[in-house]
Amino acid sequence: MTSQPSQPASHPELVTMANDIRLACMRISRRVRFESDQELAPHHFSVLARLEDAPRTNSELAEIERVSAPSMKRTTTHLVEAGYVSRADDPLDGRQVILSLTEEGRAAVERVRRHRDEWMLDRFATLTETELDLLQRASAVLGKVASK
Amino acid sequence: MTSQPSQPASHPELVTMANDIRLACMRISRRVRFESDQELAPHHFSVLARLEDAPRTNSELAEIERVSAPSMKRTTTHLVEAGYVSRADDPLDGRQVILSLTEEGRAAVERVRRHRDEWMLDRFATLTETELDLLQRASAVLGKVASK
DNA sequence: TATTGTTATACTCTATAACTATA
DNA sequence: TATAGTTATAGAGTATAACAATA
Repeated sequence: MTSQPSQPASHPELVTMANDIRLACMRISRRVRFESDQELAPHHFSVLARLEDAPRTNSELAEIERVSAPSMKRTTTHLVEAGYVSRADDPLDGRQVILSLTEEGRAAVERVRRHRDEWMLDRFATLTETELDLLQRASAVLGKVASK
Repeated sequence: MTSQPSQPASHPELVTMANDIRLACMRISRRVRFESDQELAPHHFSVLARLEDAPRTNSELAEIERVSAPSMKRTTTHLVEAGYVSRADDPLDGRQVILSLTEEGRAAVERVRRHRDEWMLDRFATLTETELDLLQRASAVLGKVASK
């Protein structure tokens, strides 16, 4: 026991819990992607989800997704050709190109997201009422762990 | 409410929870990998972790990891050259080559795993005692959701 | 002949460096 | 000259097809 109450790394049950929860999250994440990423490759879905919030330039997307500008260019070119993203010149700065989600792109994102949630709901169907209730209350805590 | 008690997809709060928990798991998973996969690429770590349980042939690893035999061959060749994996002819079947974890490989897996758990423990340090207790009890349920 | 491992070749996603156009 | 976008080229990981060795 150290003098810092908010540094609980020395508690063996916390180490066990860290491992258990990390493994569960990684397995759930892997299986969700495995079951649901048939329509859209992971890096394509990721970019479309970013454009859902607001239109972006290629450079902005590259920085957010932490890939190089040419890599993102390749991805966005593919998405434009697939009809999921549209390009528009910036009227204020002729160097920039604004990328936006098309209706088709928005629908594709929603389909993938619905598919992913359906997988989770299928898993929930194996739980008891008590387990569902516990998970419900722990949900916010898990969100806090995941948050920045 | 339908006639099937184990098909709760029509409950709106379950749909919300499915989305919340899925997102939290995917974010945690992504951040764990982003923070911890500096030493070993994901597909390298994955193969080493499989060899931790038992020695395997290249074909077995390819099937487990769902990649082609030539792809796995490339990965295992790299791991052998890095000193993490050793090759041995099968005395019973001259066609087969048995791949095993070296001590160095075992140590690398443990380092990555410890690093990943440390990230989780850092996040736990932001939680209250009540939240930690709730997470502790929900841990087994999450494991059940993640299980096959 | 069937199976295991390997090599040959190609495609995709990633990167860095160089080039073009606009500010 | 600085910045956004783009093009050129290369490296890593994946795949399928073909080949070699063993059962």
